[in-house]
Amino acid sequence: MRLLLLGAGAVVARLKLVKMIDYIKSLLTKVIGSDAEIKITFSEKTEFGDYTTNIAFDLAKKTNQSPLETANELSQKIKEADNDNCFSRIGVAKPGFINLWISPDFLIKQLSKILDLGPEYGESKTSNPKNIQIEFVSANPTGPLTMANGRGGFLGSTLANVMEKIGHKVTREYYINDTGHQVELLGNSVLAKLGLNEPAEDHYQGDYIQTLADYFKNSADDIKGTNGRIVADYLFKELIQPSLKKAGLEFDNWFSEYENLHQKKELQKVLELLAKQNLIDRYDGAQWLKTTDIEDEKSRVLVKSDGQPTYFLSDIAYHYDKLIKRGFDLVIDIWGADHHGYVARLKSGVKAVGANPEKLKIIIIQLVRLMRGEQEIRMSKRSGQFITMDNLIDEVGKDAARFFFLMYSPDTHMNFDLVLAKEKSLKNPVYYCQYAFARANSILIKAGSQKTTTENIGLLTNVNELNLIKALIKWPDILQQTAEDYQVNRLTRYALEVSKTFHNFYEKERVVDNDPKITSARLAIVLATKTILKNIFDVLGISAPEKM
RNA sequence: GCCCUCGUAGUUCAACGGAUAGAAUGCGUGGCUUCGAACCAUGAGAUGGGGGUUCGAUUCCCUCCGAGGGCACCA
Repeated sequence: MRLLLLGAGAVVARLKLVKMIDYIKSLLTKVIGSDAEIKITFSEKTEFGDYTTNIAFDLAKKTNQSPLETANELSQKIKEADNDNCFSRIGVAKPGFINLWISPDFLIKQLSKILDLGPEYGESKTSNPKNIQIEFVSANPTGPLTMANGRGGFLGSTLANVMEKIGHKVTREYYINDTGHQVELLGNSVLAKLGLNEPAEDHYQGDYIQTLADYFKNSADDIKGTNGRIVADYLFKELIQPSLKKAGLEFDNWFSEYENLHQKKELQKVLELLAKQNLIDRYDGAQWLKTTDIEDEKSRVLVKSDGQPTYFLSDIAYHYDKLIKRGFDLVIDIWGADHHGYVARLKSGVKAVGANPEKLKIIIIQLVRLMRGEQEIRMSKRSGQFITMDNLIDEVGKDAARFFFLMYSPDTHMNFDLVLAKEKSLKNPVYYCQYAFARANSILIKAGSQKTTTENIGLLTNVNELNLIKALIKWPDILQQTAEDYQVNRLTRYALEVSKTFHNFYEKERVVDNDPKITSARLAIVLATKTILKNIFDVLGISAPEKM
């Protein structure tokens, strides 16, 4: 433990890299040469070390050696190149895996780094910072947010947090469809409720229509004059925005279709742009985009024969605004699976106006199936049959709702059972994680005057202590990986892993009322655990309760 | 009919083409006079069927079966 004697702080300050995988990669790159693509993964089992690489399989192909031979040679070279004593053991296993064990000294340096950086631990500066726009929720202002809006919403807000941590600039945006047929329909629904209009079958039916009718009972002319927009504006401010806030969904920009596209004549500009390139067909009294030349299967209507623009045209104009006018490097849209067929259409539209479709990433979220026991409930805004976001949050709480939805990959056709909702909330793993946080906090309070310093952390040598540190230092890599593949569900799994490792540590190693030096060393890990959990919770948008 | 997504323990979900397929929950067993038992330890339990690609397939390809969602001058 010479590190301890030298004083850990001084050594750590010079250690630049905190991402273990990057660090190991750079080490291997020196050994192998830069052209090889090196993959490092967390080992699945302790007997396979802490980190694993299968690089020997790739290299063996080129040299015609057996992977095992190559792995043996490589592991020797890695040993020689490991000047910082990062590894305490390098092993070669059966077919040709190279398993790496991080040395206690190195782990302790990393632990010290966590304590130094606190809330900033995990943040990094990507070498290629981008100006990213993430658009999510964007539900029509024609009714309350439904529970199903939560899935994409939680994903978008968490992904935005991740991107920021990695060093990108992020704009969180909500696109408000505050004009068009649906909005007019909303206005008509309210007028019908007031008896000023014939009720129609496709009118919105929810209870909120009555509330709107009460509010607008003296403003019927304004509703007509704005084609219902005045109702949509009111509904958005009074119903949707508070729900978003309650669910922890925050936005940097609210993009009004009417104000930003229609009033500013952006639709016409886009039409002119397309006409210039001879991409518009006119027949049957309508204007069509010749998307067949691009990526779509058939032409699509831009302007209907009655002269009304389609939403397709608005969406092209909107993405023209994002990609060309505002010039984002990357635009991420989060859509429900019911819009899947629209992807090729929009991409070809984007291409038609001269933007790079590669810069538009559309994440498709599978729909949430709402169950009441065995029975499926079909949700529909028009019929008024739905569970609102507010219902969900009121029932299970913001933290449980966010964690629950964030646990699943977007590809999963998840079921949400109302009967089990309450029960689920009690069984929700979020409490397991928050309990770990509260427990860590409680220990620190119990320790009272005993200051947590890094002075004695060199004494941390047993397996429970080291395993906990190993779990904690994954955080920067977890963020990095999530920023690259958008698999936000990784974060909840990681929160569970850290919590579990901490609970295990707690059961086996007493912290307070021990030898003072051991106590202070262990308090340092407890504080580090609390720090990491807080950092994860912040990204997930859930609270970190000091007590439960 | 065509296109997209999914099929993994009883249930809800994981697993860059990698090792003995992981969790949670439920079920069985054991653990509170000590820092929070909302916890820990431990046991049983799964890749829809059939082909193929290769050192290696839950993952890629083909096919069959099953579930969800799209295929409008709707949004």
